[in-house]
Amino acid sequence: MFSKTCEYAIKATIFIAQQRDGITCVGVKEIAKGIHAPEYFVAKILQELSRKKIVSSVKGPNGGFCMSEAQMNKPVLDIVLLIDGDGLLNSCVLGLEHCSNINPCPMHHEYQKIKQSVRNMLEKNTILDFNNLVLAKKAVLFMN
Amino acid sequence: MFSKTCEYAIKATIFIAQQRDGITCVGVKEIAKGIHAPEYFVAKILQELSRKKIVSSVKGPNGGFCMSEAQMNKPVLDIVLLIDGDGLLNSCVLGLEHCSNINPCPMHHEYQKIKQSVRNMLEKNTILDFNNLVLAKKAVLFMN
DNA sequence: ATAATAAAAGATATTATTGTCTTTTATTAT
DNA sequence: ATAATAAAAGACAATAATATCTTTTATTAT
Ligand code: SF4
Ligand code: SF4
Repeated sequence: MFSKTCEYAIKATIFIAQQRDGITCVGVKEIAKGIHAPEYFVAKILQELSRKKIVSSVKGPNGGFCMSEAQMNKPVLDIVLLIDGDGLLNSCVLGLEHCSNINPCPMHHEYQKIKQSVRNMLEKNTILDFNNLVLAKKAVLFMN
Repeated sequence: MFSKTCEYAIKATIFIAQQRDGITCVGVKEIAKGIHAPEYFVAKILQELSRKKIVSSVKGPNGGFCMSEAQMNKPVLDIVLLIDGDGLLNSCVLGLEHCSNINPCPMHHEYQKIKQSVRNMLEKNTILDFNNLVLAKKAVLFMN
């Protein structure tokens, strides 16, 4: 479904969102541990997310990554689009060059609904929404 | 969603199913052209599908690949499970080590429904079903 | 000012996926 | 029997995804 990169990106932002004040920073090392992902790899991903203003970053002592209210309230779709592109939402399940209702692939009608509900899920749920589940201990970001 | 290998596998079987008699063989070259996929690659895939009895193969002149009634009537899920494994159906969207209702990932509840409808689509639709759409010119296997 | 800190940037390594080519084996028509 | 055909098998190549390491730059506490 998602690339590893994208999975880590989603989990990292959900993790960062635990600092609700929008000011307190959390470092890569801590993030990587908190989501059970390779440190240097998430560092790279966070760089990208920072460039694209999905998260904010601060260098130096007490630095790290943080998110503003506005950033937390973005739909998870934003991250997916940024990292994996719109393939999941707009390209053919069977890899046809373009999607079209006129000449669709055999799975078209069956798949349309699924594609719609994936879009819906990613659009209506914000990073904060998912973080709320974690804070309420109704969900986890890693397993032992 | 699916790997390229799996996409080709699905399209190849749908293409082979066009020979409805279950006897007439169609060669790799023709299949590859019919689904716009790299010839040697689909050859490899068909080898695997043949080993696992998803299709039948005949060597020598007039040889190639064919499918019996029983084979055509298998759900597309069989191919997906064979090629991509059960990851799509059974593993966590966010890559948690195991899926569990007790300690789910934050997207669990949202994703469960989608996973279910993917399974449903792949279970209830047979290769023949999709091929019928192609024969009826309601769907295509490639584009120009 | 200086040293410590932590991200940014760049380079490199590893692995998995995708794609191609060559040789071998089985089948069939002649 | 023989030659032609086509898949099976094995080896190889190219690319993309994932992961790691090193150097540089910005920030801050001292
Ligand atoms: S299913 Fe239809 S919409 Fe979906 S991908 Fe294939 S052609 Fe495109
Ligand atoms: S969502 Fe739930 S079921 Fe789906 S994957 Fe994550 S933990 Fe597993």
